[in-house]
Amino acid sequence: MTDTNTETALSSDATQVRAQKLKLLREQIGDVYPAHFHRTISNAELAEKYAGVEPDTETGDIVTVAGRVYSSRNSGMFMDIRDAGGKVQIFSHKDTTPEEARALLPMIDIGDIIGVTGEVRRTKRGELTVNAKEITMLTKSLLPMPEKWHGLSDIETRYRKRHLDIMTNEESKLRFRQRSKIISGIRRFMEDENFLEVETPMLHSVYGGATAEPFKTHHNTLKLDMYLRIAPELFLKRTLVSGLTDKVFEINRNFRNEGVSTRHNPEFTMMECYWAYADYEDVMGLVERLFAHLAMSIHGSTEFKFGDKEISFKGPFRRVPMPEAVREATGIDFLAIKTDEGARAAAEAAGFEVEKDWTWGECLAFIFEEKVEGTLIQPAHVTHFPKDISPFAKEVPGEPRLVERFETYCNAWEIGNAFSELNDPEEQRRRMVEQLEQAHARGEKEKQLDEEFLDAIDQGMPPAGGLGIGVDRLVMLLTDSPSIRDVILFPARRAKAD
RNA sequence: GAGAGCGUAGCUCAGCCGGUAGAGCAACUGACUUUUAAUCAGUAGGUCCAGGGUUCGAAUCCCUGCGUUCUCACCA
Repeated sequence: MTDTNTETALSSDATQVRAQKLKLLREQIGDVYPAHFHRTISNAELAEKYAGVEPDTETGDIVTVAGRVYSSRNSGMFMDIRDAGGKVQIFSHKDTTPEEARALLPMIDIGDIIGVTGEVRRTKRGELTVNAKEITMLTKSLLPMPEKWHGLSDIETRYRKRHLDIMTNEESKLRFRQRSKIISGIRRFMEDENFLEVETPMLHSVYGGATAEPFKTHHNTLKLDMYLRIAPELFLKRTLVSGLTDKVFEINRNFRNEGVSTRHNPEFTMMECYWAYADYEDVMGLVERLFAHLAMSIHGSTEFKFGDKEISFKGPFRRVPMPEAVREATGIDFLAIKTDEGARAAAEAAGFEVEKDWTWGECLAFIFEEKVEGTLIQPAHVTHFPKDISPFAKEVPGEPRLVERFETYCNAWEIGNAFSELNDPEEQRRRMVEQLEQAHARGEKEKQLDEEFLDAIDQGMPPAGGLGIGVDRLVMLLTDSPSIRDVILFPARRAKAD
């Protein structure tokens, strides 16, 4: 290929063409990525301001708009450009657009970002349009855009190249905007309930507050092995001890070094709160108000659809003690069973395979998960959990095997987990030691007792209700998303080896 | 961690009873100049995920690996 050819006939490979055009533009106009460009109006504002303009009307108003080129018709005479909020049509006609501006048209590809100054009008066909007087290349794109009609649908690429997903799929853009709205909605709701937001450490030298495998890291100058937190619980309780506030919350990431699935990402967002002088029943009401508030802000109603299911976030939610839920589902009355052996025997008699060291509570929780969890489509608070799987919850008066704990389920997913928080220092230490022994027995050698937390509890924590909400799952529910990866901008992926 | 499916042009997909690849969009050349997935004519574009095997011949059949999706397991 000769030099003349490169100048007159471009390669037909899309990326090469763009690189060649970039080179030509740099020679012809200099800066193709200018630092300074100021539009006078956004596309959404433009659409709103001129909503009342009739078709085939010129306004005489001169504006400067900007956006990415999404489509081009009649050899660039018509282009649609979009910014984050909306689109506007650009019209470049030989009668109305100066030669200098029109000369840029062949250099503009779909995907480029341009700025345009000109008169606002509405075309005969009703399209809000800017008649270009000046066109400025703001960003030359070197890669082709996904196809305009089908968009980007390959699921892997949508996760790996999220910018393309959002660029070409409106519903994806909407979903992440809704996520943002949900999180700010949670924050606003909690603040309106007079909760104070705090930030507690993400790097823990002792991990705790949940049963989970942590990510391990190391601080060099402190010469300290550290863990990415699996839960903020213990620090939030220490905050409650301090008296900084009687109502504290945190919205932040937790990290768990466990399997990934459509409902699990290694890092996920939790909202945890602790409410002094309240108990788990107060917290149930809080959850119901929060859920209804969020559904209203996203759907304008407490009723909405998830897939083909009709979900109602209208409180109060169904409240059912775990032993009762299991009795309804299987006929096994755990409250009438007095021993671990009895529980295992009853479970086996009903056809469940149980480990021979399982306790009464473990058998109960197992059967609940097997038989009940999957049926909880409408939001429900499952209460009265077994104590042996609940190291931070107060006993139910008169039933020492159960605790004042509930989990909120919806669409068969656990969304929330709450207790009347244990604040008896001796009982707390006993239970944590017991949990530690179990962890060590499972081979978790690094698990330690959090003495700083226990010291704070010794100081005296007010009675309190505590709550954790899995924010990603809540977002999934409210945005009709079947996979957690649909609601996390950049979900965890294996490294692509290519 | 186990099982099932998928991996073909930049994107969306066909081809898969083995005979070495095709469409639409995007791109390029040109026509057209008030379009709306613009239209029309033409052109170019592919180590068919990677490696190995069977075969005269593999995108197609078999094995291994990688990635991915789903289901299950652990968990939220």
